[in-house]
Amino acid sequence: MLEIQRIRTEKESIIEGLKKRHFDASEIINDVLAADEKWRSEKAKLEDVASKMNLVSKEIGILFKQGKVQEANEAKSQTTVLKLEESTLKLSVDELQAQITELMYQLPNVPNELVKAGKSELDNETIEEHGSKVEFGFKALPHWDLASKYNLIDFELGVKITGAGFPMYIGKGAKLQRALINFFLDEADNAGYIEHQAPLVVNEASALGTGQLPDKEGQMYYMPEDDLYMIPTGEVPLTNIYRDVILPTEDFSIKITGYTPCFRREAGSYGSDVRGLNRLHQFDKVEIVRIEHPKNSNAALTEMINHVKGLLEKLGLQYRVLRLCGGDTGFAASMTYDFEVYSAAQDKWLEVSSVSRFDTFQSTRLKLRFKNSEKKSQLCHTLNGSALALPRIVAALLENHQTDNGIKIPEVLHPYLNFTKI
RNA sequence: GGAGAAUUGGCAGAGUGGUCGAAUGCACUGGUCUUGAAAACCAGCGUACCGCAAGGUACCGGGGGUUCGAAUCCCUCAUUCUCCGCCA
Repeated sequence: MLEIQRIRTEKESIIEGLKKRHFDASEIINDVLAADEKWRSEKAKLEDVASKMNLVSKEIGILFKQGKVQEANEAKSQTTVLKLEESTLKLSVDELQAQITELMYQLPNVPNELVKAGKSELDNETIEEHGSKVEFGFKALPHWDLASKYNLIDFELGVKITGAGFPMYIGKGAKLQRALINFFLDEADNAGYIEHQAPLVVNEASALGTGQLPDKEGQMYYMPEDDLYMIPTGEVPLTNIYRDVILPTEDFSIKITGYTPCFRREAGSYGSDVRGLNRLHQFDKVEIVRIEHPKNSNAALTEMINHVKGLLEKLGLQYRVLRLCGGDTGFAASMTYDFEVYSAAQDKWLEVSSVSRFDTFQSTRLKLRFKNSEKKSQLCHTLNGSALALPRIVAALLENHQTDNGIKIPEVLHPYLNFTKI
């Protein structure tokens, strides 16, 4: 959520910035400002009446104490009008407040100055590209064929037990999952991220805090009996650790990581995009999250990008880094870098990581602040990224490292496995 | 799942309808004293919003209600603890 103060003072630059998303904010912002102005004047009136009420009540108390019952009752009668006025104003103030909040929830984050205008993924900028195309001397198989050929993943079994998008990993397939999770966690640990094991189910306040609600309501599995949501990403529980927190000093840099399964409804997906491991309802991911002083968030972002690059290089995968255009950047992010690996047999790029900075967009909702040098509360910056999401990494590993007599496992994973080849 | 108790400022802990935003202690910050430190003493010490300011308003687990007035009474939800039941 954008800060209301910012909307008041930087109206034009916000509208201008949001154009890069092809989002016309002028109407919403004008509505916000109109409602905000009305809210302030109504609130001033309300507080004035409340102040009078408080005064009269105090007087009545004193009169009763002094035994002046008659005068006290007279004073009581004059509160009737005030009370009515107060309740009317209260209603109006609450209504305006709700109106403002609802409007504010519709405004996405303002893209960073580096972000280019654009409508869709077609407008994303490729920042860098590493590794080269694998040459096979034979007909390379897509990962779903390799998965069944080597009995690594049983998609039909997942369908039987749950439904499409919930694969069953078996034998070396399951071990490979475990190895990757441990590898990613160890790498994050080495980079100074504190490991967490978080709840996989969150309440509404948490989903609101990181911006999954109300923007992506349909994306999450919801359990109405208990009013809880299954997490679509580890970002939700990990960032919400710091909901309603004021860090005591401005000298902080919080780095946390965690492995979690992620659950996404992915309604409306279809075709080759969802084939095999390309898009699942349940998948595993190691997430890295940072809470930073605004002046450090840029450096933190760079560090995270380098971390993810390091992982992909160690796994020996061909990859490229994209800076998303305005239209493709997530609602809450001000800037996002996507990492895509090249899946050789499918002959397509697969997104395996998304590293984003949110500036104060999440911390506004989270009420995540720090005490600055003037002892004033100031909003923190939040950032997060996948490091990494497993399924598409597995897809690329299987496809790119296949040979005519098996699949080679990258060396960095050997310590985690009791085999080096599938 | 059943029964009971509780939830107050960073912590501990008073307050059961009226000058209560809230005693007191600890912690913390500044000062006096001291060669320095400790101790002692003095002073300060929550958050948010509105306002140029003076100031005002709200907040005693969350939400709602009663009342001129609620930390205090009522309803409801959540959480914690104790006992019973169940259980990896």
